[in-house]
Amino acid sequence: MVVTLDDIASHIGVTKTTVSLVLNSRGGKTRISQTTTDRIRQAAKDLDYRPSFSAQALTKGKTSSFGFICGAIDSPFLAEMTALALREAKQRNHHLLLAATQWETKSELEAFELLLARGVDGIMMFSSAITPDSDQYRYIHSHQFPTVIMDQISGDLPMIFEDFLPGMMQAVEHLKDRGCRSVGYVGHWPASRLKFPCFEQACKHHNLKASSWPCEVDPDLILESGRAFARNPDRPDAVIVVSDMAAIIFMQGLTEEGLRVPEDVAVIGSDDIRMARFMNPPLTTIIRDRTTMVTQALDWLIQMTDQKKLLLGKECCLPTKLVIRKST
Amino acid sequence: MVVTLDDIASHIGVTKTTVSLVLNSRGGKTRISQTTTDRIRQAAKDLDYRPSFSAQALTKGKTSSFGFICGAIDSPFLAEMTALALREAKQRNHHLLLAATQWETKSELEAFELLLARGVDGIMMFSSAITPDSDQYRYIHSHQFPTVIMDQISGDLPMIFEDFLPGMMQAVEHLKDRGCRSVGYVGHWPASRLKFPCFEQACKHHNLKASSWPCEVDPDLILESGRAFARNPDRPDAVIVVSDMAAIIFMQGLTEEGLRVPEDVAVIGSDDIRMARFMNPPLTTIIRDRTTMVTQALDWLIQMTDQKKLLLGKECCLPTKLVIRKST
DNA sequence: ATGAAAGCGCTAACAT
DNA sequence: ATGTTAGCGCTTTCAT
Repeated sequence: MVVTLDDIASHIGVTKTTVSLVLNSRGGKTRISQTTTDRIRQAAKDLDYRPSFSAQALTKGKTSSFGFICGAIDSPFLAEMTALALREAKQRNHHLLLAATQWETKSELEAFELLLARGVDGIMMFSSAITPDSDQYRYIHSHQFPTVIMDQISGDLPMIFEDFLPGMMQAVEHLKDRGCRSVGYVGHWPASRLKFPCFEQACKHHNLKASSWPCEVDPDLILESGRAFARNPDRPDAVIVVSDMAAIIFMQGLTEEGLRVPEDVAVIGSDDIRMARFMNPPLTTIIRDRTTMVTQALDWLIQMTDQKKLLLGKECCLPTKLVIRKST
Repeated sequence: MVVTLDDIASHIGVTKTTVSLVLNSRGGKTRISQTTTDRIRQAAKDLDYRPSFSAQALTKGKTSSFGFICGAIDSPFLAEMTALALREAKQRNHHLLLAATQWETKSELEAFELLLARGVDGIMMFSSAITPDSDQYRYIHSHQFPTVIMDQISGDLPMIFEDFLPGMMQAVEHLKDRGCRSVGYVGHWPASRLKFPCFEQACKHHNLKASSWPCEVDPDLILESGRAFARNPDRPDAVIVVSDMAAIIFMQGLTEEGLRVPEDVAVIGSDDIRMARFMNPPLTTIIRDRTTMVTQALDWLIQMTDQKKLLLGKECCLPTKLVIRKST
């Protein structure tokens, strides 16, 4: 049924060693004669030989696959991130095993364990669930298990995150130029952990009145926040929202209450998801460098796998910037 | 470094068989004495034993993972589908290996090969790339390799798709009720293969003038189609669009040309992506039963894996229906 | 230029 | 109730 190295070997009268040698040397020169090489190649094709992944993984001691843990791959930003990661991983001859966790610490740790059990060679995770007092943290260190923390701060593990200050600075300055007097921050945690402080700092720097409008992750609740915001007479004349998706929903809340964007309230999102340009109105937003985030993570992962050693304390901080469209 | 069955066996003076027996019987009764069982369980915990995935896969002859091939996981509909599939697969103790193919036949077939090489136990694919004359088709049959075709028609392989007729019927009837005189279909191929004929049939049945407005997949081109449509004096007063995403962008094109939705043109999408409700205006759309699609596919895959036999000629056709919001 | 043999970590049929 | 033994399919020294 399933063709093995031995089948090929006995088919042409050599041993599986020889076959393995030939089939593993991609084009390069071998100790095996050209004649034998050709016959083996041909036989492999004729018999439709396919190496057993499990067997190779067992002998090689690795699976050439990484785990990718995030809160939800059906949010536009993470979906785009995931698509990118999938593509980049493939390009590096690796597979990605995905795990979505609904942003719950417990399930983030479970996902880590699950992926480990699946034999991944490393993990990149959008989560700060792995604290220094967790079993997983100890495991990572004692086994030097390749791990990269994305978009979060998490002990001394290799981290890739973003500096939202430049983006926020530009955003606030832009709002000021547009004549705004005060600006609100709309967002939920933990997604705002890195963004909110930059927002505050930017407002202070530009001398604009800052306020905070906490919301939930649930779309319906964000919509409700938008409406409530619209009804509030003390509302600022501009908002910066934690994500584009939330900004879009928030805008809809404003619209439903009869407000116009940007005339009544200017709205700025964050992420620059693909559809932001096609919204009504097109959304001004803070751009993040997804590509570098992903490629850097993969490259570190591969490097750590090769060296069998963690890049402890390593950090990569990416800049952000504003792109102006019609919502401001 | 890495703890094996032998380690824990020698640790407490038994053989790895005993250990394996104990560790594999999840709670159930074994032939092993309670005392030994307890000691083994304890030792496994103490030594932080983790079974080797590769070794288990090799002996068991399967990896408990399925491949999931689709055009792009960063389109909202497929992202939601993927998230769902990930969750449902996990619930069935399986992993999903994803592959995105940009809707290119060549890369769809490559993805199939790649996943095969990764040792998946079966594949579900949103593609009709596997034609009866392809190598993959032969492989599937000769190895009885579990495969399910999603959302497409493809020979005698097990297929799950949708009947868009009820949804289209309701959509057209609804437009007629709203006073529309003629309705256009906006969409690209192959996504329209199942939808367009139903659209035509529904228009004929309800005696509404039907027209076709082909577009591309690229968002910018869809936007342009929307604008061109708006400028065309002969345009119908309603459109049904191939997907919600396309509908949203198309609407934006109309808006940019000064048209109002639904007053000037009524717009109906398809998929009911999560954000459809939060658009401006909220999008009327044709609902599809993603959950059943995914669970049915997984259940078939598991069944085929167990029985080592394809469910040839099996088909599952799911109904669709209209949900009315503000864009009509 | 090729082969023999050991072993990766685990499962399972067959002893004892 | 526990152990022996033989693989699963492949890679990799170490011979020949």
